[in-house]
Amino acid sequence: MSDDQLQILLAFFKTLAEESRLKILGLLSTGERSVGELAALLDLKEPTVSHHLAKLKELDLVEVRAEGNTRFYQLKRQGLEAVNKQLFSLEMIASWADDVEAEAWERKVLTDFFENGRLKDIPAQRKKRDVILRWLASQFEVGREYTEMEVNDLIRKIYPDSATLRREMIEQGLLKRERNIYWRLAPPQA
Amino acid sequence: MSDDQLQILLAFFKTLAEESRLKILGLLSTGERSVGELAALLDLKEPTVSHHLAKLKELDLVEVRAEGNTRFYQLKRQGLEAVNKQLFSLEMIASWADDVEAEAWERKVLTDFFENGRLKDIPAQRKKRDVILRWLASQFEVGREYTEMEVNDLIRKIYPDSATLRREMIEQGLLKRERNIYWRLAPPQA
DNA sequence: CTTCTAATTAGATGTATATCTAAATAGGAG
DNA sequence: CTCCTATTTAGATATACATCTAATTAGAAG
Repeated sequence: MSDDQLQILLAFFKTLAEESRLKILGLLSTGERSVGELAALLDLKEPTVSHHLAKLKELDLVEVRAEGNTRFYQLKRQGLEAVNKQLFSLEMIASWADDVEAEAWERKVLTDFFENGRLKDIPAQRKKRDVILRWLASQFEVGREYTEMEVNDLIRKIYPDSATLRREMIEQGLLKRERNIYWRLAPPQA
Repeated sequence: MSDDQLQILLAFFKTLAEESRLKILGLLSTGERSVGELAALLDLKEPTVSHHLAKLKELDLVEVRAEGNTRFYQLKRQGLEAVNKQLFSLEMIASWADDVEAEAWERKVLTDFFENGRLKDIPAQRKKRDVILRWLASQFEVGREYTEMEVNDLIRKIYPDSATLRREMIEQGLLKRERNIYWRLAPPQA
C-alpha cells in the first residue's frame, strides 16, 4: 500500500471518528434530510451540521439535492460499501506499515553520515548516496530559482565539495539547470 | 443499537483515526515488536509509543508478552476480525441514529413545557410527564442525601406544587425515600 | 546494594478540530 | 427591489489529544 492510500484510509477513519457524523449517517440511511432537520434532531446549530456534512461529502459518503434554498442530503451507499469490502484483511493491515521500515533505514543513513549538521563523507553505496542527495535537494525551495553561486553556498554549508554534490543532484533529476539557473524539481507525489 | 454500542464503535474509529497507530498495527501484523523497536521504526519516543499501545490494548487489538524489562507487543487478530464482520451493513448504519429522534422529541417536550426556567404545567400525557420527571430527577445529585424540605425547595424553583412532583418521582423510581431521607437513584446505564 | 536498561507514568505544550456567533449568499414571495 | 428563510462561510473559542521531557518503576547483572 502506498503512503497516500494509507492517507485515504486515515481520512476515512478520522471522518467517522465523530459521534455527530455517525448519527448523521444513521439519520440519512433511512432517507434524505435537510440541514435544518438534522440540526434540530441532533440539537446542533446549522453551521455545525453544515461543517460535518462537508466532511462527509469530501469522502463521497453523502450527496446533495437542492430545492429552493433547502438542501436535502442523502447517503451514498457505494462509498461505504467500497470501503467495507477489504478494510481489515490481514494483508491490508500489514501494508499499512510498508513504508515504515524503509523510512527508518533512510533516517539511519542520515544520522550515520551527518555530524553536527555537516556531512562526514559522501556514501559510496548508490542507495545511501541517493538518500543524502534527496535530503540535500529537500533543502531547496520548490518553485524558487537559484544561481549557481547560491546552489554552491547552500551545499557548502554541509560539505566542502559542492561541485560533486551539485552534479549528482542534477544526474538524479533532483535539480534542474538551464542557462545557469537552477531549480528544484517537485518530489514524486508522496 | 443502544447508545453504548455506538460509543464502542466510536471508540474504535477514534483509536484507528491516527497515523502512528495504523502503522503500529501494520508493523505488528508481521510479528511481535518491542516498544523500543517500534519507537525507532516510527521515529517517535518510547512514551509516545507506549501511549498508543495502551489505546490499542484498551480495544483489545494487541496483547503483550514480557521478557525481562522488554515488552513484546503483538496483534490480536480476533479483535479486528470481530469488528470487521458487520461494520457497515446498512441496518447497522441506520441503527447509529436509533436514539436520536427519541432524544429530539424529549428535548421538544422540555422546551414546550418550560418557560423562563419554570414548568408551565404538568403534562397530562404519561410519556411527556415522565420526560419532565426524569429531567427534574436529574437536578438531584447522585449519592447525596436530601431532607424533605430540601427536596421541596428544589422542586419549587420550577413549580409550586412540590408534593405532586415529589410523589410522582418516587412512584417512577427516580427518587427513593427512607425515614424522611431522600436520594436520587442512578439512571439506568446510558 | 548499586548500576544499567526498558518501559510506563506524570505533567507540560502545541496542534487539530467541533462548536458557536456573526456575516455573507442565494432562492422565493410580495 | 425588499423581506424572509435556509444554508454556507468566516472567525473565535474551547476541548481533545499526540507528543515531548522528566521522573518513576522494575528487571537483570555486577
